[in-house]
Amino acid sequence: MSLDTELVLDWFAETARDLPWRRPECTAWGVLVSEIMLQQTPVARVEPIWREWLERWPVPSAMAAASQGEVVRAWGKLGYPRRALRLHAAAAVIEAEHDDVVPSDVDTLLGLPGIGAYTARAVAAFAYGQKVPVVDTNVRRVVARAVHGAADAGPPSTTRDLADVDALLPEEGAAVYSAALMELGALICTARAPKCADCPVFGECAWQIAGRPAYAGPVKVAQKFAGTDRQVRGLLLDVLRGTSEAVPKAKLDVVWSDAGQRDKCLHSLLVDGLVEQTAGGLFALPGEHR
DNA sequence: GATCCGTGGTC
DNA sequence: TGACCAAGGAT
Repeated sequence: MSLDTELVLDWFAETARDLPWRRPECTAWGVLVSEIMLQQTPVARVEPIWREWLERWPVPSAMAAASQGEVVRAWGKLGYPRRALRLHAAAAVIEAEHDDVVPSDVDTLLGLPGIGAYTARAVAAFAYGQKVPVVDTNVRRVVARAVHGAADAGPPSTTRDLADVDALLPEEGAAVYSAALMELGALICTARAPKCADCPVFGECAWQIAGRPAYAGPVKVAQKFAGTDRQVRGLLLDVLRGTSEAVPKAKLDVVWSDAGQRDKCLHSLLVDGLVEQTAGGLFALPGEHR
């Protein structure tokens, strides 16, 4: 089974969103920044921040010269702020070891902090035009439906997923094809209510042909948020993001009533390097009050 | 492989 | 309205 390359590419050419990191003038660094920001964060929230970042830090060495705190603050509320720290660290490695040029080799990219199986191949494909399988949640869902006839993708398995998608890639235009599969999953073959009537591969979709069977895989466990450490860490960090001053612990204590959980979360933020304690015992974003 | 890690929009 | 979802990675 395969997905008709022409149908997918033609649809993409007509329908694709004009996102700044897809423009020909966008650098590999711009692509890398976009891929990190887009991990688990929707396009609409990423775009304005991405524009700020590329203007402020147009090359890796520019970001490496900034403090960690500046980067965490500029990350704003994109979520999962450890990504900002890891991107900052990756920028330093790229400056020091790669002549300020984002590597094009997948294995080299995989060695950089914050870059995993998806991001490494996304950069290789979208920034350097390489024919490598780019597998994100969208692609997994599109392939599950159109190729395997399942309502949704089962649990991820990097090895299997990569081989799966690799078999679909055309010899020419593989990178654009990968972008097209992602766009198809983002705009048409969506998780909740897929717009099958608008789908370019409706006629060859294995899921349609099979009569749209219900999802048969293992039940996915929903992640909670309210009351978790994730929420508390977010609240604590938001206090520090909102001020340029180092603050006493009392300023942090007001965000959560459970002192045990609060302290545990503050400690974990310190361990992660997202928060620093000054010589005077105050708390601040890292690198701004030493 | 399961769990943890933010945040806000949607139906 | 609350559960689900969004271009994952690290451990």
